[in-house]
Amino acid sequence: MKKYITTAIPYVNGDPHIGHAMDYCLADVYARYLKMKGNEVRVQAGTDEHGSKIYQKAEELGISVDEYVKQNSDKFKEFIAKLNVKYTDFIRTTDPEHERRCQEIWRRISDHIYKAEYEGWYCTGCERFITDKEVSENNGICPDHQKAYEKLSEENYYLRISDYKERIIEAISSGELLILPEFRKKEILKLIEDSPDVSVSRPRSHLPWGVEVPNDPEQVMYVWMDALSNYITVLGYPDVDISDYWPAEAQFVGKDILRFHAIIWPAILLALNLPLPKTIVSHGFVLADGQKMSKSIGNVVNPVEVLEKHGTDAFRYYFLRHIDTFSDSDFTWDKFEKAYNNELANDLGNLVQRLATLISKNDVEIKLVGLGLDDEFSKLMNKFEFSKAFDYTWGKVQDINKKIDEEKPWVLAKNGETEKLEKVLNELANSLVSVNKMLSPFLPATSKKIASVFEEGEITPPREPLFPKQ
RNA sequence: CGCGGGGUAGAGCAGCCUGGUAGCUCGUUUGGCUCAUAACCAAAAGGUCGCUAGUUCAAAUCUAGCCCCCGCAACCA
Repeated sequence: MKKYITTAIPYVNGDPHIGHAMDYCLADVYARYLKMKGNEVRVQAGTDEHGSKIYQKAEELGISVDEYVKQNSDKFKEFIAKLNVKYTDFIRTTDPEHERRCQEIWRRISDHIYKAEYEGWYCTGCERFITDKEVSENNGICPDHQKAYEKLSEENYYLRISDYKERIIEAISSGELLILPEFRKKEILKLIEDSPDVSVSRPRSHLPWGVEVPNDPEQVMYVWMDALSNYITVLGYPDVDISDYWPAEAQFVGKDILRFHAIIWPAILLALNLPLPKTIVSHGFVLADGQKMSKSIGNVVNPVEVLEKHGTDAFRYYFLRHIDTFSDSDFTWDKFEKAYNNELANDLGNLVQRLATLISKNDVEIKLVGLGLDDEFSKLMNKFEFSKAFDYTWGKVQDINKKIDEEKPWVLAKNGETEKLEKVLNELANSLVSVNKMLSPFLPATSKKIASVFEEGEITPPREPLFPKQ
C-alpha cells in the first residue's frame, strides 16, 4: 500500500524550537511503523516562507529575502536530520513550481472565491488587523507600539467556507475526516459552525512577499492559502496524478494550527474535488515547568542542546514517551536526566548488556523464530496513541528483566542444567528481538544496534554501553 | 450560565461509560540477587478519590448543586 504522511511546514522567521520537533518525531514514528508493516510511505516536510513578518525580518537584518529564507530553511533541514527524521519530499513555498501550482489551485477554486470589502481595526506598527476583542482589551491602543488603532478598510478575496460547511461538519463528525484527539474534534466542530468566510488575500501594499493572485497583480495570497496547498503541490498537483498518495493517511499539526487544517484546508480540497485527508493528528505543546515556553519569560528550552546532551534517541525517547501525544506535557532537565539514567541506561541498556553477556559467556546457540508484531502494540499505534504504545513497549522491556531474575540463568549454568539454560536464554533473546521491533520506530538507531547484537551471527555484548550513564 | 477538558499517594497519570477489596509509572524506605552500565528483582510506607447533598445494601464511579485549575474563540508548534 502507498501511504502519505505530512508535517506542518514551519514559518521560517526564527530558529527551530522544541515544538517543531514534536511534529517531526510523531510523523517519523508513524512513517517508520507503516513501513515496518510493508507500506510504501512518502513523508513530506518543508518550510513556509512567505508573509510580511519574514519580509520585515530580512529587511531588519539587511539581507535579501531570498537569502534569509534560504538560510532558515536550511536550518530546519539540518534540524530534521539531527532528529533522525526521514522525509521523502521537501518543499519550500518560495519554490517557483509551488507558486505556479498554487496559482493553478486558485484558478480551479475561483468559483468559491469572491471579492469584498473588509473593514476593521488596524495597527500600522504591527501591520495587521486587530480583533474587536483585542481592541477593547487594550483600550484602543496597541501595547507594542503605543499607537491608537485605526479603522481601515481594504478589498480582499474571500473563500466561501459556507459552500462546504455542512459537508465538512459531516465528514468530521462521522470520522471520515478523523480529528485526533477527540476533545479537539469537539472544539473544531463548534468552531466551524460559527466560522465566517475566510479572507484569502491581502493587498500587495500590506503583504509584499507572497504569491500573486491570478489575474490581479494588486493582490497577494494569504499565507495559509499558499502554505496549506503545499501538501499537494509537493506531490506535483495539479500537473501530476496524485491519487496514489492522496488522501494523506495522516497529517500532523500543532494544536494551534489545527483550525486551518480542519476548516480552510478541507474547504480547499472539496472545491478542488479532492478527497479529504484520513486523519489530522493535533499534538499538544511542550511546557517548561508547567509554563508555556516564551522568550519573554526566558524559559525556552533549546532542542539542539537537548539533542546534544544524550544523543538523538534519548531526545526521541523523552519526547515520544514522556510527552503525551495529544495533550500538553512538561519538559524539565531533571525529568529528562532521570528518564535517561533510570530508563534508557538501566532498563534497556543494561538489559542488552546482561542478556548478551549471559548468552556469550555460556556459549549458547540462539535460534530466532521471528515473532510478528504484538497486537496490542499495533492497536495503539493505529490509534496514533504513540506515547501509550511506547509505554506498553517499555513494559515489555521490564518484563524481560523480571524474567531473567525469575529464571536465574546464572544458577542454571552453575548447576550444569545446559538444556534448560539454552531454552531459557532462547526465550529471552526472542522476546528481546520482538520488543526491539516495537522499539524501532521510536529509537531507530538504538534498535539497529540491538539488532546487530542479537540478529547478526555470534552474540557478543556491545563494546560500548548503549546509553552510558552520566 | 459561550464551548470544551480536568481536580485520585511527593510528582505524572489510569480507573468513571457497564457502581462492589483504590491501581500504574517515577521518587522514598527496606530486603533479595550477583548475569549486567552499583545495574536488576521483590516488598513496604504514602490517598477524607475537589466540596456538599441525594439515589443505593454499596458511590472515585450515577444524579444535583457549589468551589478551583486549564484549553479554545482566525494566523503563537
